[in-house]
Amino acid sequence: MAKEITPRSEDYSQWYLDIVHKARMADNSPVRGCMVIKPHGFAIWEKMRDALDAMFKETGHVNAYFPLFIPKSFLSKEAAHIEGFAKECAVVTHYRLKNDPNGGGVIVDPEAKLEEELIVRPTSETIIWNTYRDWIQSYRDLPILINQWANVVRWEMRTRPFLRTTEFLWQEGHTAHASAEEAIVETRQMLDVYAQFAEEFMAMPVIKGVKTANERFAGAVDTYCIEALMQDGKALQAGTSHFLGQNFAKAFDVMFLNKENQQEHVWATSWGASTRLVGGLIMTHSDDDGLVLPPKLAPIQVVIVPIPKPAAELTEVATKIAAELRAKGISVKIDNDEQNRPGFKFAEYEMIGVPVRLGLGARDLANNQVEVARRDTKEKANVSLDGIAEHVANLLDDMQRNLFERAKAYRDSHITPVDTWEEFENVLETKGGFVSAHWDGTSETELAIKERSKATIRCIPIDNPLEDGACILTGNPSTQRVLFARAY
RNA sequence: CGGGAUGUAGCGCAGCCCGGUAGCGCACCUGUUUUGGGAACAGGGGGUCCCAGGUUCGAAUCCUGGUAUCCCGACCA
Repeated sequence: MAKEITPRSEDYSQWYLDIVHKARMADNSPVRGCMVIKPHGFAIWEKMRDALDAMFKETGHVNAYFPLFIPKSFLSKEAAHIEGFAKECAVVTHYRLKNDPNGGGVIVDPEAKLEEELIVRPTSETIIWNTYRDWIQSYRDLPILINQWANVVRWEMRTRPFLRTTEFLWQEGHTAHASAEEAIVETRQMLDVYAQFAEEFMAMPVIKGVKTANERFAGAVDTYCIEALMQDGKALQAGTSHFLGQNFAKAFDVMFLNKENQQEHVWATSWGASTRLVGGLIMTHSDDDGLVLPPKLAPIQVVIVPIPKPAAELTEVATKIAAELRAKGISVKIDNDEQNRPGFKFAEYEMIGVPVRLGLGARDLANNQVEVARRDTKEKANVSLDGIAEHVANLLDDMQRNLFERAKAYRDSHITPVDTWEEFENVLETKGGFVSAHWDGTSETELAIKERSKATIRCIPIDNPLEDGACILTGNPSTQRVLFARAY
């Protein structure tokens, strides 16, 4: 075994890192906290990006691009916003290097100090709202429905590939509206888009909810989120959608003349999802043999491996099968490499998460069949070459469904209602997952619970049923259960 | 920024205690035989031993000072 993956049961964190490296998703970079996204990892991100982008377009959004650098002064205009991001901003102070006169290589040229320092965007609300001010005069200019695909930088203390990196790729939508109601509808619509994407494409079940004040985006009135559950019982915030109220419009003085001829501040939303989703995808489905990808996001959906090695007649049949599959919109690779043996190839394609493998040898040709191996269950079956494309298409659909159902069954069995503090701690320690418990609604209590248990309130689910109860920590009256979990 | 650990070939490590001119596995290159679940054999290439100083005839090894990374905490998508 040339490429062993640490089993999940032994060390989940190491398992995750092994998958990232051995499935050729990403490499470390010379800069702490940054990563090189390799072609296979990037191809998965591209599939996600394309699917999300199409959904954004369908809901009326257009793409634009705003600059990487933001004047430092912009960030200080919205009080909560600066509070939230100040501690993790990269700052550009100079614009030139020069050779060290003492021979120490290049140094920052002290002569080239910027008058106003620039912030590398941690998010783009400020630069965008500074721009929107010039774009908006009347209600006729609204709504503005813009998204951008970009990189952002947040100087995190501790990082992990995809899940939390110093620089990451994401999309950020920034919309401007003439009324609070319309902005709230937009916020909720985009939350639905994220949830639909997560479940239909990533096969990752999510819970839609609202964040508490502590967990809210800096500068938002309300933050909505989708929360997913990873195999180790920790929660992952997989997308957020914010109702920003008039906070940024006020900070950047963005007014519009409404139908009644009165000046009013513009209502705003922002929403984002990042390369963190790739990490979530890994931790939702993959196993000790490597990456497991839902067919809809797999860069290669089917690989055909000639056995024992490529031969003219095998290649001929493989090419014919590939053509039939491609006609159905399925992406196929024929592995005609003669250097590696079939066993090596089997392991390799399992490692990188190719959903379906077709093994084709002389024995199969004689029987007019092919060996079909599915990645999710690792089952193998001999299938007739007649109607093989139909069979594989159905199999891919079945796998997409199966991965979702499997993840959902795990998630559903890991939402545990508890009514005492002892149970609460016990479930977090032994079982993990979401804990559904009463909370008195105060930030003080939430922080005290976090302090003692390391669990945070992931969200208050949308359409959460009301139920009288007593707070898990303080015993104070509560009107509903909320979802706690330890989180990434 | 506190506590702990580690820097030796692309990756993973041994050697360090007890100083003598660097080794193992994987990967890589060449060749032969192989090939239905990670092939075998033979040959080969590859090193500022983290950096800088010091001790010494001689330093990967001992001493001093830096530095980087990782893990555990405080903070976060």
